[in-house]
Amino acid sequence: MARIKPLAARPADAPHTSAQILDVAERLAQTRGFNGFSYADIAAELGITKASLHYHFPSKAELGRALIDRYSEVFAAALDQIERRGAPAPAQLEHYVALYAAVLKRGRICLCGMLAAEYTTLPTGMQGAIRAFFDLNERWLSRVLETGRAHGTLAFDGPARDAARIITSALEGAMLLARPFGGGTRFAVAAERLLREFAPPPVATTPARYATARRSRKASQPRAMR
Amino acid sequence: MARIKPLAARPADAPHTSAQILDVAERLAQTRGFNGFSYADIAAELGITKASLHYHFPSKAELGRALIDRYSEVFAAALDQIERRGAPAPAQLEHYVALYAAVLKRGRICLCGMLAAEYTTLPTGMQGAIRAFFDLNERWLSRVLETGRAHGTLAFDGPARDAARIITSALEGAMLLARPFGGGTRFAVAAERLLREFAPPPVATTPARYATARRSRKASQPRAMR
DNA sequence: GTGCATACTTACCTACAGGTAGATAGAATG
DNA sequence: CATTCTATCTACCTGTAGGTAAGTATGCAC
Repeated sequence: MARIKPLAARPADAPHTSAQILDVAERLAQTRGFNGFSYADIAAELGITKASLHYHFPSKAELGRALIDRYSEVFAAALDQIERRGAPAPAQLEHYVALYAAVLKRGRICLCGMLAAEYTTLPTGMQGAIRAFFDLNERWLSRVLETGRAHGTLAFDGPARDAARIITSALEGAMLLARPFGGGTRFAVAAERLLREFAPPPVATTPARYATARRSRKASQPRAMR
Repeated sequence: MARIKPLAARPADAPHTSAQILDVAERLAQTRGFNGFSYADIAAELGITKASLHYHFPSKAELGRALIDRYSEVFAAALDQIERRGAPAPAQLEHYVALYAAVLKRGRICLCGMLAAEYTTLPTGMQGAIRAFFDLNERWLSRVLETGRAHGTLAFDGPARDAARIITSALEGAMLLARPFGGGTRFAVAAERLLREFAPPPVATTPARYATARRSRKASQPRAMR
């Protein structure tokens, strides 16, 4: 596993085949599920043979593993970047949600959300990698939430870990149901409300809980699906 | 579609085969996904032949359709019963959540949640039935939420329809992620928090938003999976 | 007891799944 | 220039997917 990088033996400008394979496989996995596509599908799309795929990824289990690993790395890098920019916690949270929204906008759902559904049918290597993805999410969110609460820019009760888990699973659920109902609007409404929930209560003791609808993003997320 | 009930031509006590088929298929669909099981799996488990299955359900698409229809009917009946008992809105909401928790406790996830993940790979008949299931959920929840808000026993802002969608998708997401992390505890925590969110704010203008942790259900939901 | 429906069976078919063996073309390395 | 390595191909294999055709056992209606 973790193939040695093909040093130089390549036309130098042509895109790496294994990356292309991962690209196609990722899209198929995110739209149809891991059990919903075959090596033949990928091969046909790239105009190569199945045997070629097996050269790059000897088994589908290894392909799946590579898929999750790359996805997690890219995701972790995005989170890292958000954190480095050092914006206030609520803005970081909004950014987190935006990462998910971006996936949906491409007509996909989160790779690991999809794989979570198929969890029991997957090889153990993939199962572990899926859990690792969500642990990664949980750690990052917990940090942001804890920081926000300490600064008074976010409000919630109970352990940050629980809140983190709830945010991720709410977003995964919203993605899941967004597709059958054709679009990002449904997701956006859910995301908006989720964020509002973590906004600190207005300082005055006015009964209004309406929290000044932070930067209304609601309308016209452009359909996304199909 | 909707086969004619086998009037009398049967040993009279033996359980209806087609119901058994649906039972097994339902369990497999809820644990492995619709693309994660085959006619052969069901046949082996029931000790009959594949051809027999095709007698009862000529194609897998028709089986899938029957699966969703029955699931929806049972679910609708449960909701109807909750409504008829006429308990206050918050209790009805708790009962709704309990329906989902019960599914997870059996090591499954919601049939339509699972199928929502595989949505793009399913025949259009099944797709329509899945949307119908969620529409059913949305209508019922909207009614309860609206009633609760009118009576002051529930509090939320915006359209009840949006709140209803959020509840369902949050629960679906929580189920999805509960399985990889082995259990109902994670789901229970999310459900608890979700319900608390819709509790009316304490009447006094005390800043505490802790809402007296309604009937703590948190601990020891018994693992459920694997 | 003939006739017919129900609920199966055996015995197949075709398509495709994931996977393998071995050949080959071309670039890189000694 | 011979060798080795990379990336691909052709040609297969085995298993299983969903599905079908034709036969058979059983019970009921008349």
